[in-house]
Amino acid sequence: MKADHSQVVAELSERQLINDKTNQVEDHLKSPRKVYLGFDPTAPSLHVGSLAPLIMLIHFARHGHTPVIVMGNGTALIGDPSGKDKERPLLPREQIQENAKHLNEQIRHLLRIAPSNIEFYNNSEWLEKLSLIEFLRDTGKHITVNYMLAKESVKKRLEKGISYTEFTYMLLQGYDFWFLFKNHDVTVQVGGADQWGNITTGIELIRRREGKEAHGITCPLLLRADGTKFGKTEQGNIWLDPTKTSPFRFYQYWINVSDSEVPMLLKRLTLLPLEEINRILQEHESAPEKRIAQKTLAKELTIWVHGQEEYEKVKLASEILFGKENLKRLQELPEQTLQQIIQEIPSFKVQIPDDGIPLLDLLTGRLSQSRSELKRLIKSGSIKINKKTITDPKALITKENLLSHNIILIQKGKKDYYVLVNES
RNA sequence: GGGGGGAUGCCGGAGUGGCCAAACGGGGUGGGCUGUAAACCCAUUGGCCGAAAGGCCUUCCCAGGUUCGAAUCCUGGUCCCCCCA
Repeated sequence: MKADHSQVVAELSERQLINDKTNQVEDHLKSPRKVYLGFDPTAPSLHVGSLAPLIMLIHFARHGHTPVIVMGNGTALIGDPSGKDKERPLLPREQIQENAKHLNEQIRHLLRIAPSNIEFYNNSEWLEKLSLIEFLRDTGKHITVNYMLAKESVKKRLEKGISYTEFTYMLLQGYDFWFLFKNHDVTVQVGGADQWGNITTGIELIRRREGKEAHGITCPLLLRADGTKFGKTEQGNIWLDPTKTSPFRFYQYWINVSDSEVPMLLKRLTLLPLEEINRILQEHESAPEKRIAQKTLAKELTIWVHGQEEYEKVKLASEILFGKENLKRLQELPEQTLQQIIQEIPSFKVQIPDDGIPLLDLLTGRLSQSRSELKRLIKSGSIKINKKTITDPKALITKENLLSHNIILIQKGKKDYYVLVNES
């Protein structure tokens, strides 16, 4: 633990993790503080976009501050307009509670690497009890509508429309901050860049009600070179929940990050010392085809999110599937290892008849529902059976094609692997 | 309250009676080059059959109608936008 607790700001800055910060936050952080990060349980899992604020919190912990997590069951009932271009439907209470349960577990797991105690709260504790009259007199009175209208999250919605409910959101989050300040000595709030308006509202509220200073820091949203959000693919978000995004796919997502994005991601999302990151980047540049930077990134993140054991498995699976003599190695793998690999990639149970089955029929309903599409894929040479391209949709697949362990390895394109397990 | 415009495939956006499963762009997918990168090039992108030529089925907000034939015309409905008051 570092002696100078305010060094965290310099470190975050060097790692490009600061989008906005309040003035004099460094001075404030010279003493150990409580730093809070909030999550609204609007989805059953976090996705990769939440990693940046979390790692920011971990940096704070490493510099001797105390992380505070607030689960926003109360605010999730209202809906945050930040970053949304239209009104959201209200979520049912049960769903919010269910989501919160999952997020809580996930966050505790991710924060296991933070070297300090962590405090957990749920804002439904205080928001549900809050009476409207009390709220309007003690909170609403301090913030002018003019101030609220000037916020980006509201301004963007003035054209399209924003309900009174969502308009009030920032005051609720501001109230959270005030409540935590008043009752739990929390003086700093962190979050993604889209939270800046909500954070400053809280700071303003604390200033008005208590006459005291509070602070905030936001990190930039993770964006790709083309301006789209990180972790969004055509197949959907990259989630942190292994049942929603398999560890294999998670690992592969980072392995496939482009060279231009790797330095930023290593700095922002891993805890590796900057000197080491620079060393890795140098090494990467001298032999980019080895993809050392991507491998490091994927390793660090997979271990963080899914654990060491899972990392070993997906790494092995990746090496075997993408390596050179993969088929031979695959054949020689011990049963247990093979089972581990199969777990990581999509697999289907099949029953291959004695007289075989045409390739097209074998794939229909598994790789795709559309026979036309599969036919196109086969004919264009994108389907490989046990690493061998087959271009005839009618080619018979028989038990002869089974590798050891009764499996057939199917490849669609260069990166999509599937395993068929024969059960006869 | 008055006047006008619009709703097309994943998205944007052409098409105003047959040549339209619908131009063009983006995105996706596949291939090439490479490093499981970027950029670039090519192909493909409603479903089904077919080796192919091609055929069949379901699509242009919804419901009816006119016509040999409709995304395109008519009637009714729903939703959206703009201007004036």
